[in-house]
Parts: sequence; structure tokens; C-alpha cells
Amino acid sequence: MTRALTRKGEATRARIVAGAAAEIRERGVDEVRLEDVMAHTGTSKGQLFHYFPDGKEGLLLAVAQHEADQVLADQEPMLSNLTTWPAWLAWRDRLIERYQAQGVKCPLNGLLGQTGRRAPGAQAIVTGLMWRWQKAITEGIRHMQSTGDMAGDLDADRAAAALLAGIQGGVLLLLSTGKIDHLEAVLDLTIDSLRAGARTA
Amino acid sequence: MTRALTRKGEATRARIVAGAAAEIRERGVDEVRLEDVMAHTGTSKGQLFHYFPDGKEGLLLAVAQHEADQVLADQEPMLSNLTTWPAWLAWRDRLIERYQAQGVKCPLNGLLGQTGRRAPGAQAIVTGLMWRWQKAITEGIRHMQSTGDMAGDLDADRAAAALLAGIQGGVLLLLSTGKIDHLEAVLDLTIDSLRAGARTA
DNA sequence: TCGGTTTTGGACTTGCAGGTCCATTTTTGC
DNA sequence: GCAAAAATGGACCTGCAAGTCCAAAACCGA
Repeated sequence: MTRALTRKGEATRARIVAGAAAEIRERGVDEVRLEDVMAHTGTSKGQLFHYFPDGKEGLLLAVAQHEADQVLADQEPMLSNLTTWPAWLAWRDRLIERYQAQGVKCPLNGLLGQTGRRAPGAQAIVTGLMWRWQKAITEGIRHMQSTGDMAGDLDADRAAAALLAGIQGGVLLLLSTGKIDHLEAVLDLTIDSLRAGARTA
Repeated sequence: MTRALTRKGEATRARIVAGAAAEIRERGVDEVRLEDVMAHTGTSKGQLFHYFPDGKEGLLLAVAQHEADQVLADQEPMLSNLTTWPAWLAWRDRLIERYQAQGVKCPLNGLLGQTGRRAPGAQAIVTGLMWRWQKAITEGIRHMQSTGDMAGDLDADRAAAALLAGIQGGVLLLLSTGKIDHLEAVLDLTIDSLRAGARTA
């Protein structure tokens, strides 16, 4: 798979992925032509097909993976350490901050349905991202339960699923309306309700 | 605007929109060619451009509006009458049922970012849909507050925003994972938390 | 230094899908 | 019934963007 790639080649490949990702974030997936990527990264068509023999399809997949990883990385170190209430709030703030800055430029947008149904690969990347994301949240909830900061009778997985869904919807609404209000509301209210459960316990 | 459209013309136009919508639901926006629509609806290219002078762009917009209206219509009469707890639960059930049936075939998918940034019109349609949707939920909450079934100190608009975001995210996760669990979780937990507020009051 | 391999540049091909055009048929209003 | 307007069918055009190909340059390990 990763056969025969010199250091230089590796660098070029990375440059292509990063450049394509930037371009896509800026103008949307299906507005980006290979020529745009070439111009933006200072590469030739020969290079593109050299590093991505499957053409645009393969490049898009690589970009998607790159962006998916980035989404999670941007939430660290909070996401992996949801062990106290301040940590949860810091995570919340990071999310707001991140998406506020991103605005309507969603890197993974358009990967569902469209490319998603076309390429099972894209579907897998998104599913994988969601899976990892939810797992981290679930672990956070479990930890809080173990310290008695959240109600023990709460279904951690279900609560994490709901929170994840809320976040996704908040982002989606940010994309369509340009306002971050929904994301803020869903984060605050959901986290509050997790907190409320603890008082009972 | 709607100048010179005989009954027959009206019917043909409607047939095109409905057929295109079906095709798009089935195979995704950018997998559908005008030729597919022609085949599926038994129309010719001349007709397509006769009824949609702006070409594909215009047709897509019409389809989007059609689907957006459908989304809300499918939630009636529950959505406009969220006046009792049973009504809320019936609405919840209808949503699950509707999206369960729909599965991964999202009619409005791909309208964000991509076409969304390309056509301000598409953006407007989605925004409008969300706006109407949230308004209905807000009204339901307000009504429940007026009868004392929900806590009066609750910010109805904010709660509605959060619930709407949750639904959107749940649907998005249905699209990417194929499982309806997230939607169920977010609906149940969010509605429960609205209910919990009332006990305090 | 040298042979093989990777990297690079860019001209060229190709298929396709959106859009144009017009000739023909059907409908409408009077 | 008849002219004008709308509806229909389908051949044709056109541009673009993905993908192909190959020859030249840079690079690597002995």
C-alpha cells in the first residue's frame, strides 16, 4: 500500500492533501476541480495521479480522513479527559470556539448521501469519526458516574448518543443559518441535564 | 412569475418535480442527471427547460422547496398541536416512524455547503424550513408552560433550539450510520428533561 | 559514478451532461 | 373553427474536467 515513497514524495502527498482540504473548506467539495488543487498546491496533474491512482475519488477519501482526524484532535486534550465539571465546561467552550471560527466552512460537509452513497469508503470514515467521538463522550460520562458527579442510573451510552446528536445538529444549523445559537443551546441544556441528574443521586 | 400555465402544463411541472425528488431521494443529488429525470417522468428535454428556464439549478430549487414542505407536512397534525404530553409523545413517534421509513434517503441532503453556497436560494429554503420547524416547537413549549405542564422559567426558544438541533443531529447520524438510535435517544432524553422541569414547578 | 526508481510537467484525449434550438403537435380563448 | 399561445420531442452543440501518456528531471543506494 504505502510502497515506495521517498521523503520528498511523502511531503508532496501531504501538501496535496492539506491544500485540497483547505480548498474544499473554502469553496465546497464539488466546486473544487483538480486544477484548483494543482494551482493551490503548486503541483501538476502527473503528481496528483501519481499519489492518488484512483484519481479524485482517492484524494477525496484521503482529505476526508485527514479532516475527520482533525475534528477530534481539535477537541483535545479536553475530549479525552472529561473527568470533572470544569473539564466538561472547557470542552464545551472549545467546541463553541472551534465552530465559531470555522463558521459555515464545513470540511466534511457533502460527504453524506452524495459521496457517501457513491463511495462506501466515505461512509466508513464518517461512521468511524462518530464512533470514536461518541466513545470518548461515553467514557467521560462513565468516569463522572464513578466519581458520583453524574447519576449512576443514567445510561451512559444513550446519553452520549444524545449529546453527540445534539452537537451534530448544532453544527448543521450553524452551517445552514450561520448562527451558533443552536450549538450553544444544545450543549448548555444537555450538559445541564446531565448535571441535574447528579443532584438526585 | 406563474404566467401562462395551462392545467396540463401544471400537471407536467408537478410530475417533473415529484419525479426528480424521488430520483434524488433514491440516488443522491449529484448522481441524478437530467436524463434520469426525463426517463423517470416520461418527459423530454424541451419540457424540462420549458418549465425550468434556469435549468437544473431551478429544478433543484423547486425540488428542495417541495421536500422542505413535505418534511413539515409529515409531522402534522402533531407538530402544530403540541398541547399535551400525549401529543408530544405522538409527535415523537411520528418522527421516529417517518425517519425509520426514510432510512438513509435524505431528500435535502447535499443542500448545505455545496449547493448551499452555490445557490443562496437553497440556503434560504433550508433556513426557512428550520425557522418554521423551530417556531412550531417553541409554540408547543409555550403552550405547555401556559398550562403548567412545563416549567415556566424555561427559555422556550432556547429549549426549542436545542431540541431542533438534537433532531437534526439524530437524522444526520441516521444518514451516516443507518441506525436510528441517536434520534431516539435525543428525543427521549430531551423530552424527558423538559418534563422533569415541570416536576420542580 | 552509475543504473534503477521515483518524481515531475504538461500536452492530449475523451466522455458526458447541461444547455440550445426549432419543428411539430396540442390546447386555449373567442 | 381558427389563430395565437403553450406544450412536446429530440437532434445537435459545446465546454469542461477527469483521466491518460510519456518524456524529462531529480533522487537514491551502491
